[in-house]
Amino acid sequence: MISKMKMTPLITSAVMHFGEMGSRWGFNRTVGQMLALIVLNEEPVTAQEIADALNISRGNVSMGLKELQSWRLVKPHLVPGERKDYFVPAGSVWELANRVFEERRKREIDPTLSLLRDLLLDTPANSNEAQAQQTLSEIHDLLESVTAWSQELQNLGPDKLNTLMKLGSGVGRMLDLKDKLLPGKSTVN
Amino acid sequence: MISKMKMTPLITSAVMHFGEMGSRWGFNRTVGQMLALIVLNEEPVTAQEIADALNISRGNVSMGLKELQSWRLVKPHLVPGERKDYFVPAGSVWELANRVFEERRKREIDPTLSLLRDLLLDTPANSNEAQAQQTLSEIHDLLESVTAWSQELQNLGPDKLNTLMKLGSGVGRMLDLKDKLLPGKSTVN
DNA sequence: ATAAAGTTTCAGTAATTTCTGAAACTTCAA
DNA sequence: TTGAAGTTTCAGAAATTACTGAAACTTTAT
Repeated sequence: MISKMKMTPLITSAVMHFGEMGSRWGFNRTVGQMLALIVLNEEPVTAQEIADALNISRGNVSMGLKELQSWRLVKPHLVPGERKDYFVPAGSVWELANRVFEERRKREIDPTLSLLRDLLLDTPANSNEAQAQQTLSEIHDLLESVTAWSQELQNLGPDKLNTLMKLGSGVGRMLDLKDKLLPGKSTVN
Repeated sequence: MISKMKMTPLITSAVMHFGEMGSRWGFNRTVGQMLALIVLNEEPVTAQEIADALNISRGNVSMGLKELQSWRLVKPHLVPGERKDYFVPAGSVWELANRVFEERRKREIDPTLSLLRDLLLDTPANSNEAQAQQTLSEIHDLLESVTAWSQELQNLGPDKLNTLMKLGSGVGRMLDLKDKLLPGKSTVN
């Protein structure tokens, strides 16, 4: 049976673009295309439909789905009387974006933080190395702040985070007022 | 003349690691190594020293330096009586991190925003497409918010941004108080 | 138990990305 | 104006990453 999926020009452009961007976002072309396809289809799609629509091998689709699941971007959708697996997005657009962000932080920052912690334990062998260690420690502190903050933002939840983002330049004004409002919290490092 | 540069084990580990992470951060292995080398050396380094220290071809170094300059992460350092170019970091660790962030936003978000704007101008051909367009518009709005916000954060400047990051869970409390403080700003979307 | 309908794995191949090295170019001192 | 000391460019080679397709595997209906 031929795929039910409709690849209109609009959807095709979007899928192709997500493919192009895929590698910049942390996955490869076909994985990006697959994600777009699943997200843009209201109905759940099967692996075979994806292979047909994108003209790629069944094996490739299987690996791509595995990866998308490891990123928690798509999930299987069990259909009662059916044998095959259907796939759907693993949440709202907002949730998916969050997962990508979080997953990338894990892959891009955590390993470096861990290495830096180790390197900072060594005793510098000479002044050159002492200076390098100083720089590494600045990098470490920066990455640690970013990590802690991103955690903090996650904890806020979608609604508050949205409020914060929509605040715009109000953020600056709020910070000016902050000391009066939360006197218990010191600002100094 | 042999390179003056000292590749101690500590610096070597850091350089190697930055090489490994390079591709995840948006550039390739040798470019990542070069960046680390330049950032971790207090003295300015020459292209030839980089080639020697990393054991890569002179041509590769030239291209890598060009890329690092296009990211505004390193800059030439003119030494009066000298013919050759020396290179130094183009700012503090904080500034460099900002530039990487900003540059990546440009490469990873802007092209998609631009495509989405175009796609949203089309009239949907059927209900399926209308639904897809709805999703695309959610993605568009999200990316636009992120872009605007990142701009906002840049405008805050290093000190306020640091204050904000160090605020931790205080951010949540501040948002609770927000309406009383800035009554002019509506929260509704 | 069997076989039909589906999925996963993985060795080999294809495509892409990165790197080399030699030639072309630039700059400056004599 | 020549040549020495340096840089850049880019075609092809090497390395890496992604994809295919066939075989192995799983699940379920009969």
